[in-house]
Amino acid sequence: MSNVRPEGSDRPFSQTLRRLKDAGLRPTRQRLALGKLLFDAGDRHVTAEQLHDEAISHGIKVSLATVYNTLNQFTDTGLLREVVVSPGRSYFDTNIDEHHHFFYEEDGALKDIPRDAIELATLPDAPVDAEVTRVDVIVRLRRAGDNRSQ
Amino acid sequence: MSNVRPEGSDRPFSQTLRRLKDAGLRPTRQRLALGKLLFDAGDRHVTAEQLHDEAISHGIKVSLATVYNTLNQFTDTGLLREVVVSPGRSYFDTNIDEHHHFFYEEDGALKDIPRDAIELATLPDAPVDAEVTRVDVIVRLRRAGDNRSQ
DNA sequence: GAGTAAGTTTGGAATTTTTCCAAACTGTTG
DNA sequence: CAACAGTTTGGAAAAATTCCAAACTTACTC
Repeated sequence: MSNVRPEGSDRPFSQTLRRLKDAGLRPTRQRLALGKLLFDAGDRHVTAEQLHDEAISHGIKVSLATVYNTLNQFTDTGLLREVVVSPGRSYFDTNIDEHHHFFYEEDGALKDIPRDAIELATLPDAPVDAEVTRVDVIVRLRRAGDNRSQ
Repeated sequence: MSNVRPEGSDRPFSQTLRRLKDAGLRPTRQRLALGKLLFDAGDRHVTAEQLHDEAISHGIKVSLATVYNTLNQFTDTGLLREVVVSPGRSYFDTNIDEHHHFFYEEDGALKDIPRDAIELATLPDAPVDAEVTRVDVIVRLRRAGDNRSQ
């Protein structure tokens, strides 16, 4: 993070604009705004609902349907990564490098684990008819002193 | 699995009965029937909907609500383990030993990976305020020759 | 820059999965 | 077998996500 041109200053959308171009997505007003929220703040884990609330509270006029569309398109084009840890809720991760996650079961919080902090010494061979697309390690946590069963 | 009394023969519910007793759950007709479907067939991964369909087609009269209740109670009491791999769908695994999963992204199929087939050489320290409850490794697969993005 | 085709956005309805609820029912205990 | 607690049930409700057709933007062309 020792860039000459700091993010989010005079050229507020240049970073997102480039990403959208590279992904072959039209830089519309809502995609630029959502992309800015997502990518200008470092590594983030958001749900559609959260991002929508955030956009609204920033005065960005965007529907929830568009937030869903956008998150899915960003995921399909590799700008985001979907993390599945909790039934009935999808998280989208702005960190698309290989890495893993801590998951706090009580409140659903996610925390990145850097790639190097987990070393998989042995991996099973993929079944003959398939190839591995990704290996996810999820370390589930309970806050100390919290004894609830779920 | 070298038992003298084979499963599912003359004493059809004895295995499930014992499990329910140990878990402190009343052996009701529907819990016995669902338990039998779940536990008499070796390692299984089912959704609530699947198990309900299966029960109905076996002539067991049980509501979907009860299937959900039962799966959740079995999970809470450690008879089952919930596996989260796919947004908007919960799988329940009859194998409660430490192990991991292959996940076929196309059709949502799950396959056990035995505990020893994956060796985690390095694990990050849990954050100071929390303790690890479980480490899940999910190896996501795409069937060879299948080039769909999702 | 105006015209146009293709791509996007939108609100609302629809879908899917899961939970909730109050009434009816069943298992257990004495 | 009475009585209480625990279970089951169908239907309604909730929560997350997708679908849809109409309105709106963007990118292209001249």
